[in-house]
Amino acid sequence: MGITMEQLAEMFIDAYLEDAEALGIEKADHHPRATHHMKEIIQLIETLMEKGLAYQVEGDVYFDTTAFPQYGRLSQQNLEELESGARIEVDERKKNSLDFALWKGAKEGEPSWESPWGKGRPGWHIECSAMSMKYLGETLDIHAGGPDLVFPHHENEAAQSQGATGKPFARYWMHVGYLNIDKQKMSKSLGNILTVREMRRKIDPQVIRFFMLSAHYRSPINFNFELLEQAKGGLERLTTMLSSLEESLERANGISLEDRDLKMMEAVEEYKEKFIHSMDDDFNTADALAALFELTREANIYIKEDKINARVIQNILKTFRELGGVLGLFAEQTKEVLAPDIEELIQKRQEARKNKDWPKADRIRDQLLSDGIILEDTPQGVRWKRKS
RNA sequence: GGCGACAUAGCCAAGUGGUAAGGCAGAGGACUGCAAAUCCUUUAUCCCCGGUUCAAAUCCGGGUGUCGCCUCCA
Repeated sequence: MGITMEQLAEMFIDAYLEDAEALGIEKADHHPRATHHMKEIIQLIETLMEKGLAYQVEGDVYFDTTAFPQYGRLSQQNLEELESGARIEVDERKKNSLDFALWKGAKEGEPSWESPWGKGRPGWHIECSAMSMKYLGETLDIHAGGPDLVFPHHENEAAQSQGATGKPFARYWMHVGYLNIDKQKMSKSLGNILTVREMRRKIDPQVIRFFMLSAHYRSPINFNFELLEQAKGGLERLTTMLSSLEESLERANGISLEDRDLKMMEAVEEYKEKFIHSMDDDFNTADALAALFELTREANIYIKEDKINARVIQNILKTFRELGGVLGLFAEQTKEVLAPDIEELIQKRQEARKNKDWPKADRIRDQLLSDGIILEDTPQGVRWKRKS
């Protein structure tokens, strides 16, 4: 490709960060790279060797799984029953087939780094231990990952880390469900791959987020465009309510709160608590979302009446944005200003309607629709939104 | 073969002992010039069989089905 290994890595890191940002995923405090942490990695391996948990074979270093009694506990694997060599060839030089590489001696032409065991590269688990402990401490609060990583990766990570520090590596392990395509794991070998890059060209990233949140994180979620359409419908219901509320502010008044207002305030509090309770319960986002839908219904009923209070409306909006913010939804958007010619058309239609010239009014409405503008005639006047 | 997860309405999905949230779609109604949005009403032998219990979607046993993991992908 005519570029260096570093440049290639850089390209993919940038692409990843761009996609993550589009989905509203916040950057981590640190995005460390294994190649910048050789010192820490080597130190960790040395510690394991000093403790008798690792041994050297020629230029390689292996973790001795029999020296670490808890090995296999995280993944609840019966070590005797593991199908040896199911996926890869067993290295005959290892003491036990389960032992895994901490350091691999370099073969001719491979990228390599200096180490006490000669030129080589880290084994594929050790960098996670070295870097996460460097930045987050010896015990992590939460370690998350895909279920396919439980064994061997997380098992190995935990063994290395706990072996070295004598402390638990993670307080909680959170393993998410797969994002499946046609009920099967998305994987390169199956070829059923959808990239975020591709998706976000076709679908509003907010819809993707909402879709993911509609099921519990531990459940596998099946992906297809029909389900995404369903999600879109649901999300629209919520966002429509928000814009209705914002519009209603213009006609809202009243300083003193009457019974109806107070009831609405109470409802807001009630659903907020329900939301928080659901999230506290192992991030039950589907249940939390239900609270938002119920609040939405209450809010829609509230603004149906003529007498509405601005403080109440503001409170609903504030609460909704606050809770939505937890999920990365409903960020406040600047109100789009329509082009003058479109405004003019809307005015013309209003006149036509006043004169009960329905064919003309409908013609203008259809024309705007084909331009992607949806008109809605509400009791409080006409309003528009973009077709999504 | 070993280990594990899951099975709830047409679709998605929450609910881990007290009699089925919520959303999408559909049907009927209200509102509307008509729509849209919104509101109201409406849709479930909780995979099957057996057991425990006053009470089971939830607990136990046995099936069936789907999916995942099984040692240098990280």
